[in-house]
Amino acid sequence: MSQEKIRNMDEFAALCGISRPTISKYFNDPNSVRPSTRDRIEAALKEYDYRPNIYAMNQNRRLTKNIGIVVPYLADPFFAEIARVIERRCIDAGFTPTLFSSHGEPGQETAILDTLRSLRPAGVLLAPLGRASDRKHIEEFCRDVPTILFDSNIEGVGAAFVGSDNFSFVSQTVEYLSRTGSAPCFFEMRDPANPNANKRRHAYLEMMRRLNLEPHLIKIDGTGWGFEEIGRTGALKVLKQDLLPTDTVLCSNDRLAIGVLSACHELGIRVGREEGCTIRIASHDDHPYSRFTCPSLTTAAHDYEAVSDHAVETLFRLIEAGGRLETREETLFAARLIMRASA
Amino acid sequence: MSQEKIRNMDEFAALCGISRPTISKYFNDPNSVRPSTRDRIEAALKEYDYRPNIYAMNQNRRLTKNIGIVVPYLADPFFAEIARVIERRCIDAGFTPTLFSSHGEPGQETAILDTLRSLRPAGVLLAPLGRASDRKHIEEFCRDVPTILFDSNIEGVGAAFVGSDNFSFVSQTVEYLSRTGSAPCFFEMRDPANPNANKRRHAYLEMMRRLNLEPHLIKIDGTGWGFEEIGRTGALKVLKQDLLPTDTVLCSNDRLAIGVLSACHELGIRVGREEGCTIRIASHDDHPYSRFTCPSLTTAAHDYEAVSDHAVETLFRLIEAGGRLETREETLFAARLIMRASA
DNA sequence: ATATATTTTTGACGCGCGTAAATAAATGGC
DNA sequence: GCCATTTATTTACGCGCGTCAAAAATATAT
Repeated sequence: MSQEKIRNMDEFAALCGISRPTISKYFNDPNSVRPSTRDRIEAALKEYDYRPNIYAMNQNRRLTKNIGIVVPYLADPFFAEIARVIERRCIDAGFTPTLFSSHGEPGQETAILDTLRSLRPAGVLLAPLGRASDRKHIEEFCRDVPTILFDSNIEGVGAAFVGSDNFSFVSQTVEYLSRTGSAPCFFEMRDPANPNANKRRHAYLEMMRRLNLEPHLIKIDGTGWGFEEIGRTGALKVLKQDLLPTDTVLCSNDRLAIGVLSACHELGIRVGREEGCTIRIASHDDHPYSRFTCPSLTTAAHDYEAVSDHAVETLFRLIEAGGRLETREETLFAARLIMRASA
Repeated sequence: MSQEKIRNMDEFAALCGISRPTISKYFNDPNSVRPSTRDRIEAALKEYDYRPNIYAMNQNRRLTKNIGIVVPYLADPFFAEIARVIERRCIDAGFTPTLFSSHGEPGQETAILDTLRSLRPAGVLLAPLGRASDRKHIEEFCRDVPTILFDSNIEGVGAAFVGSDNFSFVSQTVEYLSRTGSAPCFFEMRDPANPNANKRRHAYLEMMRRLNLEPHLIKIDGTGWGFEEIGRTGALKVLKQDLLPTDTVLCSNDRLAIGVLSACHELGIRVGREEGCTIRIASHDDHPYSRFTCPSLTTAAHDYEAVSDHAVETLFRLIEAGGRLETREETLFAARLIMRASA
């Protein structure tokens, strides 16, 4: 590696003995230049370690290679994991993804979208906060920037939605639980921030109706994204007052369930389907930690890979199509029941 | 809000009735223009919703307002949380932070640094992978870009290091455990990826020497960043073979401890300091989930706020000083013992 | 060898803004 | 109302690269 620092493409082109426009062409698509030319450029690249200035590149390109990824809450390992997979897919496809977290705050979400505008991304993968989102602001953003929604849908907004089929989650857990023991009650937040929660409640009610069982909704108080703590305090209250209508609790999501497990432990209530256990707990999402809870959590798993892959692929199609799809697509992936010790 | 789309600063300046250089000055520092001028600009800003093109701005500025934040593993809520705090501080100071995760892979880490170069950041906050990091590559990067290391130190690399005082963590847990029960053994990975782990082991040995107690190291196999699973399988092995020298286990970090708790539960071993419990488990970090484990985890907590604040403040000083500090500073913050149910 | 298709080079322009120097205008104190 | 000071404007140039059209060079087919 030579010591000399190359300042710009002109200097690099001169060192290659190739014209600058050809170098420019190479960087936009190495396969667009003749193999012999490509070899000469790549040899020089090893020698001098030059990289074109991103800002100058993106300024003039009609379309950047940027992709924005927005998740509602990165401190939730579920979103951290799905963001990781999506990031990798984008990099492999030659894009430069940038990851943002709304940190559970609608203000942050709109601020991120504003920032994203000036990044001039080719496309955006957005998992909205949900109910708290500023719908109008997101709608406006989607009009200007090709955007795929994932995880949490906003009807009619964005070019497509990719997520999980909430009915598939709940139908499997309800069916399993009521087949192997008493029918579950449904444990959830009173005002869930995420629209998936509402869909899961409806799915629960529908499933109980089909099975001819009496539904029980347990709605607990709490706001924000500290679901474990909300689940814990809510469960403590319910359990202490002995308000549980059945010995089987189906939580809306794993993070709530982690809180419920914690409350049960505090109160000395044994959870599981073994002998000596007085309560069964199950849930949805297959959160990365749910296999390490005590007891390990029976849950319905997202098809992470399928959701990530399909969201990214749809975005690429959208970008290639110039930012518009004929119709707004909605794709839902089925869940997989994961039987562990808690139910 | 008017409908007309403004294409560039010239158009916006014309609509304001103010010259473009003055507008440019305003965007670089709103306080650098006369209040009456500022008001006119801001009135027009509301009217027309113009934002300068980031790429054109950064291209010519000697110093961008970009800050890079790199953490080793974003799916770990510990890093997600610290990244969140740091991000906020940067935004409040008028910078544009960009968050990257090395995803536990050295290749990713070097790739991120390469990407960061072309972002021309004013400064970078880097939490290296640790032992697996490509030291030379990071060193070279730090020569070109003002960088503060945090969480995990690499001797002599970067302008400063900000982290937690591992001795403070371990001395408190060891002191507490041996005062309230039998002395702890130390549970850790055989080849820890993170240098903090080594410091913690040394601190344990030193503390046991001072207290005149016999140390026991339990080294378990496993590589990568799936610490919970590594802790779980390691603990299962140790517990099944009854290799535990004491009834008190001090884990190197909370994620390992979560795995150990999981193993204990599987084997029907009751953990805690209550009657009927046969083992105590404590740990270090105060991982966001450690209060929801069953039982809740006694641990030593990082001073998240102090570490984040000091890291960011040091970076700002570094940037203002033109990228060089007189001497390489190393700042360590003490831990706080959090007594919960597990020990 | 010649004609045709493909690739590269040349030269030129523009992107949107930073920045510097010189000039003009506004402000503030007396 | 005058002068010194601060602030704004004008003018001009440059950043590093994308992109286009026309000309030149090269590769491929006949």
